[in-house]
Parts: sequence; structure tokens; C-alpha cells
Amino acid sequence: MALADETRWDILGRLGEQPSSASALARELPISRQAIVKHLEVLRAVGLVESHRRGREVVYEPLGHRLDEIARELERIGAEWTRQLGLVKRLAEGSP
Amino acid sequence: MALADETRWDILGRLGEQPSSASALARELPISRQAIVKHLEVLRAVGLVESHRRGREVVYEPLGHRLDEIARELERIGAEWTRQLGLVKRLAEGSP
DNA sequence: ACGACGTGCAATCATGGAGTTGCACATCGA
DNA sequence: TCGATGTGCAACTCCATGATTGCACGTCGT
Repeated sequence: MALADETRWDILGRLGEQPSSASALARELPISRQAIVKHLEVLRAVGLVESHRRGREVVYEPLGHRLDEIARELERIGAEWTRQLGLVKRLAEGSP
Repeated sequence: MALADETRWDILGRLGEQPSSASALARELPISRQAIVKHLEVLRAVGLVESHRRGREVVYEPLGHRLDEIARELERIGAEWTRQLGLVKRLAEGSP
């Protein structure tokens, strides 16, 4: 999942504090710029951030409404998992 | 995560319907017995199933109370994720 | 006692994801 | 204009994990 990675969360959090470029993030994080670029590509693929080119640099920033949507999606998935667990439990305990 | 795998869910579901052994499951599923054994080891490691040896076979079955606990854990993790997303959103939108 | 069945262990393979490195190209600023 | 900075692309490594195969060994039923 797009948010299963710790570094990805870190990046998203920093973008929340201030939109920035891959190179700028690479200066703050212990990983290479390219690694960060790949994370940003994932975040952009799921619509959590958008990018604007400004001169020679590309600035990324979070997308508010998508954050909401993803949050709801996460809750839905979580609910589904617990629902399925409940189902297994009922089966395991032989209740109707 | 222990429940991220589709096959693992499948196995857990089948065990809910009826406790069974790795070999028995291997007859129903399209994967090898050893692959199933590994899934069962994971499920047992997180406490979702327990195993009893009966003669030459080892029977696995789900653990009701642990299913509840895991469900609660999942909800907690989901809630945490959405909370963090909300945090990013607030930061991104510059609200206090 | 013997074959069939179930398990345990170890080696091996394939795949995907995170990360790195090197290089070419574009843009900024002095 | 020229060096510094930022980006894009591609090839590569590393590692976790799902899966397979082969073999030894214990257990069951006849």
C-alpha cells in the first residue's frame, strides 16, 4: 500500500509543513534524491500530492481533498478487515 | 502485515469453517503444502491460530479471543493512519 | 511388517520494492 | 558565458517474502 512505508509518511508530513522539491527533501533525509523521487511518484500516483514545475525545480505539495478521501478509504479497508475477522470468528465458534 | 496476503486470508477463512491440517488444505488450494505451512506459521506467530498434534497430523484452528484482539488492533492502526492524514491536511492548509 | 500418508527441514527460485549510482540535459545566477 | 543546481532516465544492488522441490523420518492401517 502507498502508506505502508515509513519514509513515505515522513515525506508526506514534511510536504504538509512546507511544499518542496525532491532535492530539498534529499538534503533533510538520509536517502538519495532518486529514492525520494520514487516515493513522490507513488504519492502522486495515488493522488496524495501534486507537482508544479517552477523554473528548474519541481515542487510537490499535498492535496487536501484527496487526503480526506484516502482517510475514508483507509477506514473502509480497516473495517473490512475487522469484518472478515469477525466472520472467521463466528465460523470458528460455530454460531449461526 | 500478517493479513496483507490474500492466500493467508483464504486459509484463515477455511480454518474458520473447519479446523484442518496443512496437507488437507494443500488438497484444496493451488499451492504446495510447504507454502501453506509457512502461512500457518505466520498465523500462529501472531496468535490467530493454534495447532494440536493428533497422531501423525497437525490440526490448526482459529483462536476466537485473538481474532477480537487483532480486529481491535487493525482498527487502531487504521485510525492512526487517518489521524496522521488529517494532521498532514491541517498542516497543508495552514490552519492552526 | 510394509506401504501410504503426514510432517519437518533445507536449499532454491522468482518477484517486487526500496535504495544507489552514473550520466545527460535544462535552468539559474553572477 | 560558465559553473552550480535541479531534474530525468536507466542500470544496478539488496533484501524480504511467497512459493517450490527433494528427502528423511514418524505414524497409521491392513
